[in-house]
Amino acid sequence: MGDIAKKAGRPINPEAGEALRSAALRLVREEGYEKVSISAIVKEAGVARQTLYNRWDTKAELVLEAVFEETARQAAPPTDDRDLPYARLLADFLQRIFAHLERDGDTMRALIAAAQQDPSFGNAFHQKFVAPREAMVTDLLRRAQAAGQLDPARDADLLSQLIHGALWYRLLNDKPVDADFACQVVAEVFRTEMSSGN
Amino acid sequence: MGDIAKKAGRPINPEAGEALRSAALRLVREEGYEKVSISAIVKEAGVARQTLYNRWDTKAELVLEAVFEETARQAAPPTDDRDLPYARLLADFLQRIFAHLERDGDTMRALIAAAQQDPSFGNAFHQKFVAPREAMVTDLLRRAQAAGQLDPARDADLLSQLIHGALWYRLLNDKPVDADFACQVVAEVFRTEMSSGN
DNA sequence: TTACATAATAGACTGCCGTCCATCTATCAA
DNA sequence: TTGATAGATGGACGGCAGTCTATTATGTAA
Repeated sequence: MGDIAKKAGRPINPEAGEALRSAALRLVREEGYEKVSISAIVKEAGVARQTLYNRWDTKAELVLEAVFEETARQAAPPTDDRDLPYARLLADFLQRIFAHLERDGDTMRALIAAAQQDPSFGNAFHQKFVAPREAMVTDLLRRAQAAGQLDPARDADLLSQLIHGALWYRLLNDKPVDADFACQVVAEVFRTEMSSGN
Repeated sequence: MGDIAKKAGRPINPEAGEALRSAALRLVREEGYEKVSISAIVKEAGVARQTLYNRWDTKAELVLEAVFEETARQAAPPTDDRDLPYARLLADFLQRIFAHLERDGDTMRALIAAAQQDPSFGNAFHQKFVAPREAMVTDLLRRAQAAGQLDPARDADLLSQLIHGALWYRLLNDKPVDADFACQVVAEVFRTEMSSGN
C-alpha cells in the first residue's frame, strides 16, 4: 500500500539525480557558482546533458536543491520550550543562519542574484527559502510580544523584514555577517525592553 | 589652459559613447535588462562591437552609467536648511528614492544581481551607488542625534543598514517599495522619539 | 511475446559572449 | 610630408547555453 503507483515507461534513475546534485555542490563549493558551467556539471556527474534538463530547468534550481539537502536542518525554527528570553532565542537563530553562511554564503549570494534574473526561479527560491525564514522570525517576535518581552504595538512583519534586510544587505555588500552583527541587530530590535528584566 | 592635454592618435568619438548609453537605456527600459544582449545594443547604437568594449567592460557598467545620468539628481542628499524634523526629512528622502524605483526598479534589481556575479562591477556599483546613499542616511541620522531628535546611544551605521536593507529586501523580493513603506520604516526608527514634539 | 511509454544518451544546431585580428581613419609631432 | 599613436570597423574564433532529434535502454500492460 505504501507503493506509489508505478508508471509505464523506463523508470527514472535516482543515481543520475544524486550524481548531479553532488557534482553540482562539489564544483560550486570548489570553484564558485559563476565559474561552474552546466557542461562541467554533467561531465563531472557522468550523465548526458539532457538528463539534467529532465530534472531541473536551470543551474540555480539544481544548486538550490543540492544546498538545501545539507542546510535544511541548520535553519530549524528556534526552539521555544525553554525559559530563555526571546531576545536570546532570536540571537541564537540568527547566529545559526550566519554560521551556515560561512560555508555557503557565496552560493547564497549567487542564488539571490539568480532569483532576480529568472522570475520562475525567483518564485521557487522565495517559497522554499525566503518565506519560511521570514515567517520563523515573525513568529518568534509575535511570541515575544505575547510573553510581554516586546511591545505589542510594534509591527512584527516590519521588524522581520528589517532584520532579514540587514542580513541580505550585508551579505550582498561583502560585509561580515557574523555573531557580532547578530547581537547588534537583536539589541536594536529589543532596545527598549532591555532595561527591564530579560 | 582649460584644455586637457591632447594625446596622440585618433580622438575618441563622443557620439559613439552617447549613442551606446542612450541605446542601452532605451532597450533596457523597453525590454528589460536580461533580455537585452550586447549585440542588440551595438546594433541599435550603430557602432562596432569593439567600440563598446573600448569604453566599458560589461553591460552592467554601461547600464549603470546610463541610468546614473538621469537619476543622480533624484538622489540628491536630503536638504537640511529648513526647520523640518529629521524624521520628515528621512521620509522625504526615502520617498524620492522609491519614486525613482518605480521607473528603474527592475533595472536596479538587475544591477544588484550583476554586482554579485562580477566582483569588479560589484566594487564600482558599491562605490558609485551604494556607499553614497548609505552615507546620506547615516549623516542624516547623526544630525538628528545632534539636534536631539534621536537618541545618541543608537548606532547610526546599524540603523542605516537596517533601512537600506529593508529597502533592498523588498525590492529583491518583489514587494511594493512605496511611500507607505517609507513611513513605516521611519516610524519604527524614530519610534521612541515620536511622543515628544517632533 | 508484443505493444507501448518514458528515461538516457550522443550529437547537432543556433545564438550570444568575449576576445582577437587586420584594416582603415583621424589626429599630433617632427 | 612623413611617421607614430590610437580609435573605429567588420569579421573570425572558441566556449557555453538551451533546444531538438534520432537512437537505445528499461520498465508496465495486454
